[in-house]
Amino acid sequence: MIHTAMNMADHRHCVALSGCFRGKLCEQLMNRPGQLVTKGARIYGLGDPAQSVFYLRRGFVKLTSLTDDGRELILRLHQTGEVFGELCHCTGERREQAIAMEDSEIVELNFDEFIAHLQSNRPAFLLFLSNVAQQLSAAYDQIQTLSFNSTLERLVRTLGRLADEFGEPDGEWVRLTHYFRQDDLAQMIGARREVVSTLLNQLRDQGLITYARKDGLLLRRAELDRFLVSPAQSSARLTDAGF
Amino acid sequence: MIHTAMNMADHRHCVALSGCFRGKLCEQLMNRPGQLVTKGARIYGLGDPAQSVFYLRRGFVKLTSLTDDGRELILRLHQTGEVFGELCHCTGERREQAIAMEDSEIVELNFDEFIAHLQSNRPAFLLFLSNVAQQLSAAYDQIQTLSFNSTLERLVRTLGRLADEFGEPDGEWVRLTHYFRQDDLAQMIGARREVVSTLLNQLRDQGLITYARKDGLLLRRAELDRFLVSPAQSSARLTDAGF
DNA sequence: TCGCGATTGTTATCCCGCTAACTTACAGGG
DNA sequence: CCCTGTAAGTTAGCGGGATAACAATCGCGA
Repeated sequence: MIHTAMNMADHRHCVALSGCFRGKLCEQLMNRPGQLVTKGARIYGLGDPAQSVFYLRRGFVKLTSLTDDGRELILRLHQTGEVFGELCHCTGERREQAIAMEDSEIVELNFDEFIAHLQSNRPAFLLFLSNVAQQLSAAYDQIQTLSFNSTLERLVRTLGRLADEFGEPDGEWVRLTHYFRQDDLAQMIGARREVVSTLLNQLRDQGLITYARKDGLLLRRAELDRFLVSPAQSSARLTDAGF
Repeated sequence: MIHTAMNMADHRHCVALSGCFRGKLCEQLMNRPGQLVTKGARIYGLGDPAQSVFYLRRGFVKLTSLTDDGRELILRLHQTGEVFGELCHCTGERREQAIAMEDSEIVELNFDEFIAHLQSNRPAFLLFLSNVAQQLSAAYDQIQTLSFNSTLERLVRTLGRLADEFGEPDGEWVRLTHYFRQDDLAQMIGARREVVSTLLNQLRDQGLITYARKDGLLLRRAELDRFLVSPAQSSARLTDAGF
């Protein structure tokens, strides 16, 4: 995400807040009591009436949609400092589900308040727009990927995105700071868990990633991109390595 | 779309403009000279540097993304009175392609101008936000559909959406006011044209839709929804009708 | 009215990924 | 330290769509 590259020295939280909180509201937010949610808890559910957004002061939250027959799909992931829950603004009802993937602390923000702030604060507004545009772009990217790419490609792309967003360098690898089950990955790329299992092993064999139970994923960021350009070569390399 | 249900009596254009133009800017827009683009022309392309949005004064425009190997995907469709082109706001570069599907007239609007307007005009701002939230929601819906539904279901869903957005009553049918080739439909649901051809014929056999070359599609809106709930029954009905 | 381009219709073949039904491995509590 | 729950790994079988290569129509201009 773009805003993570910004200066976070002093007003860390203000800036991190999707970049869209500044000045007065920011200070208010810092003092406001947060709501604690434990890992696995549902912050809101599909269809809940709502006129608010959430500021994630600390933790890790996933937004998911789920079908009538109970299948789940991960739409977005949110880290400390981000804002979520704006989707309902078109209907007044939650269109997704928010679930804490780790113990988290959130602050609920009334729409009126939020909007008033954006309207009076130009840079905040610009950052918010930019953020929303980015979300939309990302969604369209995913639609394209779902339409045209194989599950392997989707998986590799997603791993790359995760590395960019939640990765920290670790030797020549990039380590994901959060743990994702194969099930989670499957729900991100729209595929079965079993397939993800097989594909991850393939990638491991090719040396693109490493992982062991409960240990975070380790991956070679650059190799993943290279793989997307020429998967043929990469799999050839695998065959060669076999002898 | 929600805003089409609004009162369009006097300030038709102002209201229609994604609902986000009011007062001064609206009048300015009405007088500003528009740019004419002919059917098939590209308004902007992938990667173009940009700091603007477009107001579609008259016509019909599609936003598409395309892959490196030239495959195209339709992201959104825009009618007279809508605004498009805001995606670039996160990077300053066009992330999609805009193509006129009919002769159209557009007005380019500087970001600064657009944003200033939104900031000074609260209802306009609210409508814009609502509109964006709706776009995001729609994108997530499509991601879900792509992940879980068959091409037939995706097609029926899309036809329903098109009926809602571009349909006018015609006897007991709903007629689409724009012509879509099977290729277009295929690019909306992420499938092959051949498959769409076959599926459309299936639906025609079942009496859910009617069409002939170059004639717009005619469809039974209610039946389409019913089909999504219980496709089994519907196909049973087909079998029965066969005898 | 003939011919050509664009659109739609049809079919045989192939393969990726879903399904289902497992086994294996690990982790933490009693 | 076993026991149980949870995550990961594996496989055979099947089917929906992609692919490719056509035929059939329609629209329109020469």
